[in-house]
Amino acid sequence: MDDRIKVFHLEDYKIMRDGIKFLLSQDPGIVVVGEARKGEELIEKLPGADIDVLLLDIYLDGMEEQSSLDGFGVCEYVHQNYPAIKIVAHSVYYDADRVARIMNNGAMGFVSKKAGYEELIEAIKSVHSGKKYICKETSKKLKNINEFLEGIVDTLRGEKDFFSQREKDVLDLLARGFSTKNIAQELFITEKTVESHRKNMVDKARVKNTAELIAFASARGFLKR
Amino acid sequence: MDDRIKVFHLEDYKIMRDGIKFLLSQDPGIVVVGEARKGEELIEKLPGADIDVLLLDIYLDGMEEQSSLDGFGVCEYVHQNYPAIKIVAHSVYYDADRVARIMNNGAMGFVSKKAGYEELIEAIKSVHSGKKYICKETSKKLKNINEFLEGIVDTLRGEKDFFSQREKDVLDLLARGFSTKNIAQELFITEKTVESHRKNMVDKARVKNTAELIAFASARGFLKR
DNA sequence: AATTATATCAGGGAAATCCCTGATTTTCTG
DNA sequence: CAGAAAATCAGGGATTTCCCTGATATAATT
Repeated sequence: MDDRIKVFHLEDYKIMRDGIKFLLSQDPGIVVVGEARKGEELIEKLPGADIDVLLLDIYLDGMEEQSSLDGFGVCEYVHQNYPAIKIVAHSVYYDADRVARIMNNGAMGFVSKKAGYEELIEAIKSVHSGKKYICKETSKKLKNINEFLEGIVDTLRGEKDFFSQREKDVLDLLARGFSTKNIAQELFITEKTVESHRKNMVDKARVKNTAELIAFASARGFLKR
Repeated sequence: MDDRIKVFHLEDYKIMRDGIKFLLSQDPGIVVVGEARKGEELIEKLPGADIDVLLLDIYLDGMEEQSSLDGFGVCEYVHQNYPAIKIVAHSVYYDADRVARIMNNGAMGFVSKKAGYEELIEAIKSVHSGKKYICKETSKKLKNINEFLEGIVDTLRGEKDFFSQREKDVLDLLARGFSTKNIAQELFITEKTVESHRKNMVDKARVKNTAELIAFASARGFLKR
Protein backbone atom coordinates (compact mmCIF):
# COMPACT_ATOMS: atom_id res chain seq x y z
CA MET A 1 0.00 0.00 0.00
CA ASP A 2 0.98 3.60 -0.51
CA ASP A 3 1.62 4.93 2.95
CA ARG A 4 3.05 8.23 1.82
CA ILE A 5 1.71 11.34 3.51
CA LYS A 6 -0.97 12.83 1.27
CA VAL A 7 -0.58 16.58 1.07
CA PHE A 8 -3.02 19.09 -0.38
CA HIS A 9 -1.56 22.46 -1.23
CA LEU A 10 -3.45 25.74 -1.14
CA GLU A 11 -1.47 28.60 -2.60
CA ASP A 12 -2.45 31.29 -5.05
CA TYR A 13 0.71 31.56 -7.11
CA LYS A 14 1.23 28.83 -9.68
CA ILE A 15 4.98 29.23 -9.59
CA MET A 16 4.99 28.53 -5.86
CA ARG A 17 2.68 25.55 -6.24
CA ASP A 18 4.83 24.04 -8.94
CA GLY A 19 8.05 24.68 -7.08
CA ILE A 20 6.84 23.26 -3.82
CA LYS A 21 5.26 20.26 -5.50
CA PHE A 22 8.63 19.47 -7.03
CA LEU A 23 10.52 20.03 -3.80
CA LEU A 24 8.13 17.93 -1.74
CA SER A 25 8.34 15.14 -4.35
CA GLN A 26 12.00 14.86 -3.47
CA ASP A 27 10.92 13.14 -0.28
CA PRO A 28 9.77 9.56 -0.82
CA GLY A 29 7.42 9.77 2.16
CA ILE A 30 5.32 12.62 0.81
CA VAL A 31 2.99 12.98 -2.15
CA VAL A 32 1.04 16.05 -3.27
CA VAL A 33 -2.44 14.79 -4.05
CA GLY A 34 -4.09 18.06 -4.88
CA GLU A 35 -3.76 21.79 -5.24
CA ALA A 36 -5.98 24.84 -5.18
CA ARG A 37 -5.59 28.54 -5.77
CA LYS A 38 -8.24 29.82 -3.41
CA GLY A 39 -10.09 28.75 -0.30
CA GLU A 40 -13.35 28.29 -2.18
CA GLU A 41 -11.68 25.96 -4.62
CA LEU A 42 -10.24 23.90 -1.77
CA ILE A 43 -13.59 23.60 -0.04
CA GLU A 44 -15.20 22.33 -3.25
CA LYS A 45 -12.59 19.64 -3.56
CA LEU A 46 -12.59 18.54 0.06
CA PRO A 47 -15.65 16.23 0.21
CA GLY A 48 -14.49 12.70 -0.35
CA ALA A 49 -10.86 13.69 -0.80
CA ASP A 50 -8.21 11.62 0.96
CA ILE A 51 -5.92 14.15 2.57
CA ASP A 52 -3.52 13.83 5.49
CA VAL A 53 -1.98 17.26 5.59
CA LEU A 54 -3.11 20.60 4.24
CA LEU A 55 -0.31 22.97 3.38
CA LEU A 56 -1.98 26.32 3.69
CA ASP A 57 -0.67 29.57 2.35
CA ILE A 58 -1.70 32.50 4.51
CA TYR A 59 -2.18 34.74 1.54
CA LEU A 60 -4.05 37.60 3.13
CA ASP A 61 -2.52 39.55 5.91
CA GLY A 62 -5.54 39.03 8.11
CA MET A 63 -4.84 41.99 10.33
CA GLU A 64 -8.15 43.63 9.50
CA GLU A 65 -11.52 41.98 9.18
CA GLN A 66 -11.75 40.07 5.93
CA SER A 67 -14.39 38.16 4.04
CA SER A 68 -14.36 34.93 6.01
CA LEU A 69 -12.22 33.06 3.55
CA ASP A 70 -8.74 34.34 4.10
CA GLY A 71 -6.11 31.90 5.32
CA PHE A 72 -7.45 32.07 8.86
CA GLY A 73 -10.99 31.33 7.74
CA VAL A 74 -9.92 28.37 5.63
CA CYS A 75 -7.92 27.04 8.52
CA GLU A 76 -10.83 27.27 10.89
CA TYR A 77 -13.25 25.76 8.36
CA VAL A 78 -11.06 22.77 7.59
CA HIS A 79 -10.25 22.21 11.23
CA GLN A 80 -13.93 22.27 12.16
CA ASN A 81 -15.26 20.18 9.30
CA TYR A 82 -12.36 17.84 8.65
CA PRO A 83 -10.62 17.50 12.01
CA ALA A 84 -8.53 14.57 10.78
CA ILE A 85 -6.68 16.82 8.35
CA LYS A 86 -3.55 18.29 9.90
CA ILE A 87 -2.77 21.83 8.82
CA VAL A 88 0.60 23.40 8.18
CA ALA A 89 0.44 27.17 7.72
CA HIS A 90 2.91 28.69 5.29
CA SER A 91 3.27 32.43 5.42
CA VAL A 92 5.48 35.34 4.53
CA TYR A 93 4.45 36.95 7.80
CA TYR A 94 5.52 35.31 11.00
CA ASP A 95 4.82 37.81 13.72
CA ALA A 96 3.61 36.48 17.05
CA ASP A 97 0.08 37.79 16.59
CA ARG A 98 -0.51 35.96 13.35
CA VAL A 99 1.23 32.78 14.44
CA ALA A 100 -0.84 32.72 17.61
CA ARG A 101 -4.02 33.33 15.66
CA ILE A 102 -3.40 30.68 13.05
CA MET A 103 -2.32 28.10 15.61
CA ASN A 104 -5.37 28.87 17.69
CA ASN A 105 -7.51 28.42 14.59
CA GLY A 106 -6.48 24.83 14.23
CA ALA A 107 -3.09 24.77 12.53
CA MET A 108 -0.63 22.23 13.90
CA GLY A 109 2.39 23.63 12.15
CA PHE A 110 3.75 26.98 11.11
CA VAL A 111 6.50 27.57 8.57
CA SER A 112 7.77 30.93 7.40
CA LYS A 113 8.27 31.31 3.66
CA LYS A 114 11.84 32.18 4.46
CA ALA A 115 12.37 28.59 5.55
CA GLY A 116 13.83 26.01 3.20
CA TYR A 117 11.94 23.00 1.90
CA GLU A 118 13.69 20.82 4.49
CA GLU A 119 11.71 22.55 7.20
CA LEU A 120 8.53 22.25 5.19
CA ILE A 121 9.06 18.51 4.96
CA GLU A 122 9.91 18.30 8.65
CA ALA A 123 6.74 20.24 9.44
CA ILE A 124 4.57 17.96 7.32
CA LYS A 125 6.01 14.85 8.93
CA SER A 126 5.74 16.33 12.42
CA VAL A 127 2.12 17.33 12.23
CA HIS A 128 1.22 14.07 10.51
CA SER A 129 2.63 12.19 13.49
CA GLY A 130 0.59 14.40 15.79
CA LYS A 131 3.27 16.80 16.88
CA LYS A 132 3.18 20.53 16.57
CA TYR A 133 5.85 22.21 14.52
CA ILE A 134 7.16 25.75 14.35
CA CYS A 135 9.98 26.59 11.96
CA LYS A 136 13.32 27.68 13.35
CA GLU A 137 13.13 31.32 12.31
CA THR A 138 9.68 31.73 13.82
CA SER A 139 10.71 29.80 16.93
CA LYS A 140 13.57 32.15 17.46
CA LYS A 141 11.33 35.15 17.17
CA LEU A 142 8.67 33.70 19.43
CA LYS A 143 11.29 32.80 21.99
CA ASN A 144 12.40 36.40 22.13
CA ILE A 145 8.88 37.64 22.56
CA ASN A 146 8.21 35.00 25.16
CA GLU A 147 11.26 36.15 27.05
CA PHE A 148 10.15 39.75 26.84
CA LEU A 149 6.66 38.87 28.01
CA GLU A 150 8.01 36.91 30.94
CA GLY A 151 9.85 40.07 31.93
CA ILE A 152 6.73 42.20 32.00
CA VAL A 153 4.04 39.79 33.16
CA ASP A 154 3.94 41.57 36.48
CA THR A 155 3.19 44.77 34.58
CA LEU A 156 0.43 42.96 32.74
CA ARG A 157 -1.21 41.57 35.83
CA GLY A 158 -1.52 43.91 38.77
CA GLU A 159 -0.43 41.39 41.40
CA LYS A 160 2.89 42.79 42.42
CA ASP A 161 2.13 42.75 46.16
CA PHE A 162 1.07 39.17 46.44
CA PHE A 163 4.20 38.44 48.45
CA SER A 164 5.80 40.99 50.75
CA GLN A 165 9.24 42.35 49.94
CA ARG A 166 10.93 40.15 52.52
CA GLU A 167 9.07 37.14 51.27
CA LYS A 168 10.22 37.92 47.76
CA ASP A 169 13.81 38.13 48.99
CA VAL A 170 13.48 34.63 50.40
CA LEU A 171 11.61 33.40 47.34
CA ASP A 172 14.32 34.62 45.03
CA LEU A 173 17.02 32.77 46.95
CA LEU A 174 14.91 29.64 47.18
CA ALA A 175 14.53 29.67 43.40
CA ARG A 176 18.29 29.94 43.16
CA GLY A 177 18.75 26.78 45.16
CA PHE A 178 19.75 28.29 48.51
CA SER A 179 19.06 26.22 51.61
CA THR A 180 17.42 27.71 54.67
CA LYS A 181 20.82 28.07 56.32
CA ASN A 182 22.33 29.87 53.33
CA ILE A 183 19.34 32.16 53.01
CA ALA A 184 19.59 33.04 56.68
CA GLN A 185 23.25 33.95 56.24
CA GLU A 186 22.55 35.91 53.08
CA LEU A 187 19.79 37.96 54.65
CA PHE A 188 21.30 38.20 58.14
CA ILE A 189 18.32 36.63 59.88
CA THR A 190 17.87 33.32 61.69
CA GLU A 191 16.90 30.10 59.99
CA LYS A 192 13.65 30.17 61.92
CA THR A 193 12.68 33.44 60.33
CA VAL A 194 13.47 32.09 56.89
CA GLU A 195 11.30 29.08 57.59
CA SER A 196 8.60 31.41 58.75
CA HIS A 197 8.66 33.35 55.50
CA ARG A 198 8.63 30.22 53.42
CA LYS A 199 5.78 28.77 55.40
CA ASN A 200 3.81 31.98 55.00
CA MET A 201 4.34 31.94 51.25
CA VAL A 202 3.38 28.28 51.00
CA ASP A 203 0.19 29.11 52.89
CA LYS A 204 -0.56 32.23 50.87
CA ALA A 205 -0.10 30.41 47.60
CA ARG A 206 -2.00 27.42 48.97
CA VAL A 207 0.58 24.97 47.72
CA LYS A 208 2.03 21.91 49.37
CA ASN A 209 5.78 22.55 49.47
CA THR A 210 8.66 24.67 48.26
CA ALA A 211 8.90 22.99 44.87
CA GLU A 212 5.28 23.78 44.10
CA LEU A 213 5.77 27.26 45.49
CA ILE A 214 8.48 27.90 42.94
CA ALA A 215 6.27 26.55 40.17
CA PHE A 216 3.46 28.80 41.37
CA ALA A 217 5.67 31.85 41.61
CA SER A 218 7.16 31.23 38.22
CA ALA A 219 3.80 30.78 36.55
CA ARG A 220 2.72 34.12 37.96
CA GLY A 221 5.87 35.90 36.92
CA PHE A 222 7.01 36.52 40.48
CA LEU A 223 10.50 35.28 39.78
CA LYS A 224 13.13 37.65 38.45
CA ARG A 225 15.33 35.70 36.09
CA MET B 1 7.84 75.47 42.26
CA ASP B 2 6.31 73.90 39.24
CA ASP B 3 6.46 70.20 39.87
CA ARG B 4 4.28 69.21 36.96
CA ILE B 5 5.53 66.40 34.75
CA LYS B 6 7.22 67.99 31.72
CA VAL B 7 6.22 66.13 28.57
CA PHE B 8 7.78 66.46 25.14
CA HIS B 9 5.65 65.21 22.29
CA LEU B 10 6.98 63.75 19.05
CA GLU B 11 4.25 63.20 16.50
CA ASP B 12 4.10 64.02 12.80
CA TYR B 13 0.50 65.11 12.48
CA LYS B 14 -0.27 68.60 13.71
CA ILE B 15 -3.87 67.74 14.41
CA MET B 16 -2.76 64.96 16.75
CA ARG B 17 -0.20 67.18 18.47
CA ASP B 18 -2.76 69.89 19.09
CA GLY B 19 -5.41 67.46 20.26
CA ILE B 20 -3.15 65.65 22.66
CA LYS B 21 -1.68 68.87 23.99
CA PHE B 22 -5.15 70.03 24.83
CA LEU B 23 -6.16 66.71 26.39
CA LEU B 24 -3.01 66.45 28.48
CA SER B 25 -3.49 70.03 29.67
CA GLN B 26 -6.70 68.83 31.31
CA ASP B 27 -4.53 67.20 33.94
CA PRO B 28 -3.03 69.67 36.40
CA GLY B 29 -0.01 67.46 36.98
CA ILE B 30 1.16 67.45 33.38
CA VAL B 31 2.49 70.13 31.08
CA VAL B 32 3.58 69.81 27.45
CA VAL B 33 6.88 71.67 27.23
CA GLY B 34 7.74 70.95 23.62
CA GLU B 35 6.75 69.28 20.41
CA ALA B 36 8.40 68.02 17.27
CA ARG B 37 7.33 66.54 13.96
CA LYS B 38 10.31 64.33 13.26
CA GLY B 39 13.05 62.56 15.11
CA GLU B 40 15.72 64.91 13.76
CA GLU B 41 13.82 67.89 15.06
CA LEU B 42 13.53 66.31 18.50
CA ILE B 43 17.23 65.54 18.66
CA GLU B 44 18.09 69.13 17.80
CA LYS B 45 15.94 70.38 20.63
CA LEU B 46 17.09 67.90 23.26
CA PRO B 47 20.37 69.47 24.43
CA GLY B 48 19.66 71.57 27.48
CA ALA B 49 15.95 70.86 27.41
CA ASP B 50 14.22 69.99 30.67
CA ILE B 51 12.09 66.97 29.90
CA ASP B 52 10.64 64.29 32.16
CA VAL B 53 8.69 62.19 29.73
CA LEU B 54 8.90 61.80 25.98
CA LEU B 55 5.64 60.88 24.34
CA LEU B 56 6.81 59.16 21.20
CA ASP B 57 4.69 58.41 18.19
CA ILE B 58 5.83 55.26 16.44
CA TYR B 59 5.16 56.67 13.04
CA LEU B 60 6.96 54.17 10.86
CA ASP B 61 5.99 50.58 10.90
CA GLY B 62 9.51 49.45 11.55
CA MET B 63 9.02 45.93 10.32
CA GLU B 64 11.74 46.28 7.69
CA GLU B 65 15.10 47.96 8.09
CA GLN B 66 14.69 51.71 8.09
CA SER B 67 16.97 54.67 8.12
CA SER B 68 17.95 54.73 11.76
CA LEU B 69 15.50 57.46 12.71
CA ASP B 70 12.16 55.77 12.81
CA GLY B 71 10.33 55.60 16.13
CA PHE B 72 12.52 52.74 17.27
CA GLY B 73 15.71 54.61 16.43
CA VAL B 74 14.56 57.74 18.23
CA CYS B 75 13.64 55.66 21.23
CA GLU B 76 17.01 54.00 21.36
CA TYR B 77 18.84 57.30 20.81
CA VAL B 78 17.02 59.12 23.57
CA HIS B 79 17.32 56.21 25.95
CA GLN B 80 21.06 55.99 25.35
CA ASN B 81 21.87 59.68 25.43
CA TYR B 82 19.29 60.97 27.89
CA PRO B 83 18.61 58.03 30.19
CA ALA B 84 16.73 60.24 32.64
CA ILE B 85 13.97 60.84 30.13
CA LYS B 86 11.19 58.30 30.45
CA ILE B 87 9.63 57.26 27.17
CA VAL B 88 6.00 56.45 26.45
CA ALA B 89 5.45 54.95 23.02
CA HIS B 90 2.22 55.81 21.27
CA SER B 91 1.34 53.76 18.26
CA VAL B 92 -1.45 52.69 15.96
CA TYR B 93 0.16 49.26 15.85
CA TYR B 94 0.28 47.23 18.98
CA ASP B 95 1.30 43.80 17.92
CA ALA B 96 3.56 41.84 20.24
CA ASP B 97 6.57 42.13 17.97
CA ARG B 98 6.54 45.90 17.90
CA VAL B 99 5.68 46.30 21.57
CA ALA B 100 8.52 43.98 22.51
CA ARG B 101 10.91 45.82 20.25
CA ILE B 102 10.03 49.28 21.44
CA MET B 103 10.09 48.26 25.11
CA ASN B 104 13.44 46.59 24.59
CA ASN B 105 14.69 49.77 22.99
CA GLY B 106 14.17 51.76 26.13
CA ALA B 107 10.49 52.68 26.32
CA MET B 108 8.93 52.43 29.76
CA GLY B 109 5.36 52.71 28.58
CA PHE B 110 3.27 51.67 25.64
CA VAL B 111 -0.13 53.06 24.71
CA SER B 112 -2.16 52.11 21.65
CA LYS B 113 -3.71 54.99 19.74
CA LYS B 114 -7.02 53.31 20.32
CA ALA B 115 -6.70 54.14 24.02
CA GLY B 116 -8.32 57.23 25.49
CA TYR B 117 -6.42 60.15 26.92
CA GLU B 118 -7.03 58.83 30.42
CA GLU B 119 -4.70 55.97 29.71
CA LEU B 120 -2.16 58.31 28.16
CA ILE B 121 -2.15 60.34 31.36
CA GLU B 122 -1.92 57.21 33.47
CA ALA B 123 1.01 56.04 31.36
CA ILE B 124 2.86 59.34 31.71
CA LYS B 125 2.41 59.35 35.47
CA SER B 126 3.38 55.70 35.77
CA VAL B 127 6.62 55.92 33.85
CA HIS B 128 7.49 59.17 35.57
CA SER B 129 7.27 57.40 38.91
CA GLY B 130 9.50 54.66 37.56
CA LYS B 131 6.87 52.07 36.78
CA LYS B 132 6.29 50.41 33.45
CA TYR B 133 2.94 50.89 31.82
CA ILE B 134 1.10 48.99 29.11
CA CYS B 135 -2.34 50.14 28.05
CA LYS B 136 -5.29 47.89 28.68
CA GLU B 137 -5.96 46.94 25.07
CA THR B 138 -2.34 45.98 24.52
CA SER B 139 -2.14 44.21 27.86
CA LYS B 140 -5.08 42.10 26.90
CA LYS B 141 -3.52 41.19 23.60
CA LEU B 142 -0.14 40.43 25.14
CA LYS B 143 -1.76 38.29 27.78
CA ASN B 144 -3.39 36.20 25.08
CA ILE B 145 -0.14 35.79 23.23
CA ASN B 146 1.66 35.00 26.45
CA GLU B 147 -0.88 32.33 27.16
CA PHE B 148 -0.50 30.89 23.70
CA LEU B 149 3.27 30.92 23.96
CA GLU B 150 3.17 29.18 27.30
CA GLY B 151 1.20 26.45 25.59
CA ILE B 152 3.76 25.85 22.89
CA VAL B 153 7.06 26.64 24.56
CA ASP B 154 8.00 23.00 24.47
CA THR B 155 7.47 23.08 20.72
CA LEU B 156 9.61 26.18 20.43
CA ARG B 157 12.80 25.09 22.03
CA GLY B 158 14.63 22.43 20.17
CA GLU B 159 15.36 21.08 23.62
CA LYS B 160 12.47 18.73 23.92
CA ASP B 161 14.79 15.91 24.90
CA PHE B 162 16.65 17.73 27.62
CA PHE B 163 14.82 15.57 30.13
CA SER B 164 13.66 12.09 29.28
CA GLN B 165 9.96 11.29 29.24
CA ARG B 166 10.11 9.57 32.60
CA GLU B 167 12.06 12.44 34.07
CA LYS B 168 9.42 14.83 32.79
CA ASP B 169 6.72 12.71 34.44
CA VAL B 170 8.51 13.09 37.74
CA LEU B 171 9.23 16.76 37.13
CA ASP B 172 5.59 17.51 36.47
CA LEU B 173 4.52 15.92 39.74
CA LEU B 174 7.29 17.65 41.65
CA ALA B 175 6.07 20.98 40.34
CA ARG B 176 2.63 20.04 41.55
CA GLY B 177 3.89 19.57 45.06
CA PHE B 178 3.96 15.76 45.17
CA SER B 179 6.39 14.15 47.60
CA THR B 180 8.68 11.32 46.57
CA LYS B 181 6.31 8.81 48.13
CA ASN B 182 3.30 10.21 46.30
CA ILE B 183 5.14 10.31 43.01
CA ALA B 184 6.19 6.69 43.46
CA GLN B 185 2.57 5.69 44.02
CA GLU B 186 1.36 7.76 41.10
CA LEU B 187 3.86 6.28 38.67
CA PHE B 188 3.89 2.74 40.12
CA ILE B 189 7.62 2.76 40.80
CA THR B 190 9.66 2.72 44.00
CA GLU B 191 10.69 5.82 45.88
CA LYS B 192 14.29 5.02 45.07
CA THR B 193 13.60 5.27 41.39
CA VAL B 194 11.87 8.58 41.85
CA GLU B 195 14.86 9.87 43.80
CA SER B 196 17.06 8.61 41.02
CA HIS B 197 15.14 10.56 38.40
CA ARG B 198 15.16 13.69 40.49
CA LYS B 199 18.86 13.39 41.16
CA ASN B 200 19.55 12.90 37.47
CA MET B 201 17.56 16.01 36.60
CA VAL B 202 19.28 18.07 39.28
CA ASP B 203 22.62 16.92 37.86
CA LYS B 204 21.61 17.51 34.24
CA ALA B 205 20.35 20.99 34.99
CA ARG B 206 23.36 21.62 37.22
CA VAL B 207 21.25 23.05 40.00
CA LYS B 208 21.49 22.57 43.73
CA ASN B 209 18.11 21.18 44.73
CA THR B 210 14.53 20.55 43.73
CA ALA B 211 13.39 24.14 44.23
CA GLU B 212 16.02 25.42 41.85
CA LEU B 213 15.23 22.58 39.47
CA ILE B 214 11.64 23.76 39.26
CA ALA B 215 12.79 27.34 38.66
CA PHE B 216 15.13 26.08 35.96
CA ALA B 217 12.48 23.95 34.31
CA SER B 218 9.95 26.74 34.41
CA ALA B 219 12.35 29.25 32.91
CA ARG B 220 12.95 26.87 30.04
CA GLY B 221 9.30 26.15 29.52
CA PHE B 222 9.58 22.51 30.52
CA LEU B 223 6.59 22.76 32.83
CA LYS B 224 3.07 22.25 31.60
CA ARG B 225 1.12 24.58 33.86
C1' DA C 1 -7.30 52.54 69.67
C1' DA C 2 -7.80 48.23 67.66
C1' DT C 3 -6.83 45.36 63.91
C1' DT C 4 -4.04 43.53 60.38
C1' DA C 5 0.18 42.51 58.03
C1' DT C 6 4.95 42.11 58.36
C1' DA C 7 9.19 40.65 60.26
C1' DT C 8 11.54 38.67 63.66
C1' DC C 9 12.66 34.50 66.71
C1' DA C 10 12.23 29.61 69.33
C1' DG C 11 11.88 24.32 70.42
C1' DG C 12 11.13 19.86 69.07
C1' DG C 13 9.96 16.08 66.27
C1' DA C 14 8.28 13.77 62.01
C1' DA C 15 9.01 13.53 57.28
C1' DA C 16 11.39 14.28 53.21
C1' DT C 17 15.27 15.45 50.64
C1' DC C 18 19.95 14.96 49.54
C1' DC C 19 24.19 12.29 48.83
C1' DC C 20 27.02 8.38 48.25
C1' DT C 21 27.96 4.02 45.97
C1' DG C 22 26.39 0.72 43.83
C1' DA C 23 23.35 -2.66 40.35
C1' DT C 24 20.19 -4.75 36.36
C1' DT C 25 17.33 -4.47 32.31
C1' DT C 26 15.73 -2.39 28.31
C1' DT C 27 15.91 0.55 24.45
C1' DC C 28 18.04 3.28 21.16
C1' DT C 29 21.62 4.38 17.99
C1' DG C 30 25.76 4.23 15.35
C1' DC D 1 26.59 -5.85 17.67
C1' DA D 2 28.65 -2.71 20.86
C1' DG D 3 28.11 1.24 23.48
C1' DA D 4 25.15 4.86 25.31
C1' DA D 5 21.18 6.40 27.40
C1' DA D 6 17.17 5.46 29.96
C1' DA D 7 14.56 3.25 33.53
C1' DT D 8 14.45 0.52 37.25
C1' DC D 9 15.91 -0.64 42.16
C1' DA D 10 18.80 -0.74 46.91
C1' DG D 11 21.13 0.59 51.58
C1' DG D 12 22.42 3.84 54.76
C1' DG D 13 23.38 8.10 56.64
C1' DA D 14 23.71 13.29 56.69
C1' DT D 15 21.08 17.26 56.02
C1' DT D 16 16.98 19.78 55.27
C1' DT D 17 12.40 20.60 54.99
C1' DC D 18 8.04 20.48 57.00
C1' DC D 19 4.80 21.02 60.78
C1' DC D 20 3.17 22.29 65.22
C1' DT D 21 2.62 25.72 68.74
C1' DG D 22 4.03 29.35 70.35
C1' DA D 23 6.14 34.67 71.10
C1' DT D 24 7.42 39.85 70.41
C1' DA D 25 7.90 44.22 67.97
C1' DT D 26 6.81 47.37 64.39
C1' DA D 27 4.33 49.53 60.83
C1' DA D 28 0.28 50.36 58.22
C1' DT D 29 -4.70 50.67 58.01
C1' DT D 30 -9.23 51.34 59.64
